[in-house]
Amino acid sequence: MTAKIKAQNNKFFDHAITKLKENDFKLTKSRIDILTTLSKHEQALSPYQIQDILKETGKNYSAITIYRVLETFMSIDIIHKVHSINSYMKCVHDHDHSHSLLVCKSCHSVEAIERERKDMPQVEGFVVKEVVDEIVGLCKACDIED
Amino acid sequence: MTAKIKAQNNKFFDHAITKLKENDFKLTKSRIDILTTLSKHEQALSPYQIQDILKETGKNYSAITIYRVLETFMSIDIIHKVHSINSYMKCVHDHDHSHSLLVCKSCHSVEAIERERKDMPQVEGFVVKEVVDEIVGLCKACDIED
DNA sequence: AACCCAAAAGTAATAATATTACATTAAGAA
DNA sequence: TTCTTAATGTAATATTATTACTTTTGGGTT
Repeated sequence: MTAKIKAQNNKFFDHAITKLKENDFKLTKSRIDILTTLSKHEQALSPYQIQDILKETGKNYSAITIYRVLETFMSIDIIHKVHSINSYMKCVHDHDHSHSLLVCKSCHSVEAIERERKDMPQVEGFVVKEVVDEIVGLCKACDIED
Repeated sequence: MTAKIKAQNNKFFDHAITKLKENDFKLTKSRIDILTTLSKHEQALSPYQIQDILKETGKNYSAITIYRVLETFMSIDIIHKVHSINSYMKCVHDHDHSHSLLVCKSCHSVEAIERERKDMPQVEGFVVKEVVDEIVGLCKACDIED
């Protein structure tokens, strides 16, 4: 039985589905549910947070499944890891590294901001795999309640 | 008995001792041993790596002690966390954020490099606590053996 | 629609990392 | 040398991550 994926009129979600298909990844329940969860949040979520969120709506996935799905999503660049808080978030911008991430260490909200560009690192003998550019602090809401 | 701390003719070590004294932290065996370990490495080390390294020379510290000491060191800015690999390393440069860290994800070597400066983030309503600027990849040695 | 099978998810055990509460020890001032 | 409390140890437990193997399922094919 072929799953029917509802178009969500959501740029991230729809793009992610396209990318999964392009890369011959199956559109499984877990992948769809995790995509949906990520698409609804402006916070970065840890694997166990995703598991808990889905559990609340009666969808139970093992932790290892969540880890594997996130790894798959990472491999096709539809999510990124927010290293400073060990969590994952949907990609909403192109990967051109002109932006930084504003990461609230209290509520884990993440916002991409434009910022004067740094030169692309071209270091002799160093193979660049990823550029991490995060500004960690407190968002307005969390600073007040602090 | 007051511990006698041997001056190590090591800029990082000596500066760290000064900072600990300035902030009324006691110069305990664990702190000295962990400082010495960090000072000897150009790699970022995880708490359990530090524990293992010290164990090899017959010095046994509980994990919780390592965690607490690292937290103390962080609080007075003599070490920093390398978020992309969840490890800690001595600070060797001033905290002026003009540099980026070259982080080898294979051997965990860390090198600070000068890089065209980005503007300091001044975001309305966001309290900046830390700027994470890491370039993750493979150093020359690890790229070859890969 | 039924079949097939490799990819994906589940199960279960365990490893690795991190934290809590409370008892004991030791740094360093007096 | 004594004394105080900061610091460490102990022990239990929580959290996060991974491994090996079994079962299920997405989706192409018939």
